Amino acid sequence: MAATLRDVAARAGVSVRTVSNVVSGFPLVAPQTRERVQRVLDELGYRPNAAARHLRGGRSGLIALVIPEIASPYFGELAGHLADEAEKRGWTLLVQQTGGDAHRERELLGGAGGQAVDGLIVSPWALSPADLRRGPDAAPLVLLGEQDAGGLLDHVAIDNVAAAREVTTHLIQTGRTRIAAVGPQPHLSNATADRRLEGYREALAEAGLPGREVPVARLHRADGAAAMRELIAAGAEVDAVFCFSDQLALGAMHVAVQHGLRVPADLAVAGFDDVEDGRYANPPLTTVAPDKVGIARAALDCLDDRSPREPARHIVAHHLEIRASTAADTV
Amino acid sequence: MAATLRDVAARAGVSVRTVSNVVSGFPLVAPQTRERVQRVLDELGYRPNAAARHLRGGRSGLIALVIPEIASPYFGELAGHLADEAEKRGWTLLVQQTGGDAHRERELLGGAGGQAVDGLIVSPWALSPADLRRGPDAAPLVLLGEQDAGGLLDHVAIDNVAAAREVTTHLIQTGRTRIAAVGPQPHLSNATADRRLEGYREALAEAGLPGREVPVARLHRADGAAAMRELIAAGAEVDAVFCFSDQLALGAMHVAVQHGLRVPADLAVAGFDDVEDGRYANPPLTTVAPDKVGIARAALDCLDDRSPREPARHIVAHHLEIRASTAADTV
DNA sequence: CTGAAAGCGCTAACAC
DNA sequence: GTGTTAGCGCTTTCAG
Repeated sequence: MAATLRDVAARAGVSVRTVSNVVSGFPLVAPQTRERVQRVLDELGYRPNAAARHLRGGRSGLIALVIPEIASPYFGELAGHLADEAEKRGWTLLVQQTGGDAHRERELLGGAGGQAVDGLIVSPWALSPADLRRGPDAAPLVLLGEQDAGGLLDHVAIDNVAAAREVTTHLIQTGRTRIAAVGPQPHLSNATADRRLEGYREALAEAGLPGREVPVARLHRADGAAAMRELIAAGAEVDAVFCFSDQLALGAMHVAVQHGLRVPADLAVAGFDDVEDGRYANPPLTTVAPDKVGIARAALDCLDDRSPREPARHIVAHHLEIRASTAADTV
Repeated sequence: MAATLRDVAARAGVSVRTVSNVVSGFPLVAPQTRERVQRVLDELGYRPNAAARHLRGGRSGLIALVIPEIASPYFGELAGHLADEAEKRGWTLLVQQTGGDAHRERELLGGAGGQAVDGLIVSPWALSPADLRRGPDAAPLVLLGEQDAGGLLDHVAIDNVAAAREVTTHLIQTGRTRIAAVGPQPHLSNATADRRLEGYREALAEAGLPGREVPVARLHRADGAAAMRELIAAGAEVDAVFCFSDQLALGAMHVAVQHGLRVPADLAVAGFDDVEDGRYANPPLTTVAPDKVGIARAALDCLDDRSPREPARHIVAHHLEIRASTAADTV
């Protein structure tokens, strides 16, 4: 059996109160008592019981990460940073996958898998703003990405409009004139995709160029591959594709290369997220690099900050990472 | 405030005992009582308090996944399957990253982040078998990969020797004669890498071919890239590389292509793990595909099975996934 | 079939 | 500075 406060108290000849004081670093303990108790603590290998602490009214030490899927490289990298950052703040990260299913997203927002959590970090896919409304004593929640939640909730995102504009402008500057966008999700109220589409359109309008938009069902490599096949099959004369995720871009690039297109000579490909795969792709992928550590920190800052305040929109830095997949047309 | 059993009991005019019976599906409750209680339960939106349940002596509903890093595609995919499978069994998955640090691995084996967990799924990197010894009342633990734990612990792995032999034999059959192995970790007691090396050596010996072994520090793309640069710089005349992970292979292939080598014409590249990146790489990567869902299930089966029994070694299926990166020499 | 009550391990209000 | 104790919400033994 694991040692309890009582065991330690009995062995050290003090009361549980004193042991509790020592464990929690309460200052009013005589130095020699503290030392004696500490020795017994070590001897018995005392570990506080998280369930009891939590039951007593404290925090559970758990943060839930609610995302479509952990296997996606972007979420994997983000989860890594979140887990590191959470640990620094004494939290442990719990992973809950929604598979992008609205029903399951709703379910997990309520009670995350039966676990009482101190906070939720949610990247919704299919939920509408109305679904995101929270009860009065629900755990604090922070959204990842733009959600148009009408300012009702904290969220952390990069400036997607600006980022998309930068990518598109970059493609234009390297001499591309027929630039397709792969990634709109018109069937979902997915504000992140909407913002990226907005930036893309702005840049094209500014340059007086026509656009071509290829919607996708999900953001996987397979969807990017399908989109590229569609473009090729339709005989679309595009000389660049801007994909709303690196996964889409890698899928698209794969199909393009298989079809004998040279990237970037015949077709420039740009992505979004700066996941590691892109860096080592052949050719390496131009992409928007969000400050992922910044996102992780900002999200946890929101959960840490329990002070009553208006929900805030945290904009995290990003930059354009230019690699060979969009090198200038002229070889 | 969330509703408690007492609230429900008071409102339904019964005792907490009866409410508890209804909640936990205890059979001996009069149908009409059950119905009345259920109505109040729904009305009040009762959710059992996990901390209290756990404190009372039950399970915490938490499983810890202890891995080097969740951002690695292999662990990301595996974590996805584990999370799905865990959920089916009423568990929630907790992610704990070790960064491959022995000290941290040891720490997490003891008490996973202060949380009491019902089980641990551990992929050790730097720990020796001795470190893995468990106390009598520690949570059940299952190891991923081969660990030479001397049969002291449950572990789940594929047959790494056979798999490595198959890859190497395949390379030989496609006409390669100077096949390097990228991935041994002689400085670690990492039995998984040892087994793969063993299979590689066996296949070469059988064919009477010489080998070349390039050790690596980690299994990342960057390490594979470094290994490839080393081979090229050394003027090594290799016509194939077998990498002990897809990440290594993708890094190696990247550098090879950058250096003007044609894959597979000049150099065949094979990996291990069958992560999605490899499928969409240019060219697509030949790899060993472990049954990841099978691994997830087997690991959770071990944790589910609390019956006293000898630790078991669970071998999960794998197959060789042949793709373009190792197509025959003759074009 | 249902009620009363003990107690899981901890924190903190209240004594002294 | 330290001891005593109530009680967090739940399950479960013991009575009825």
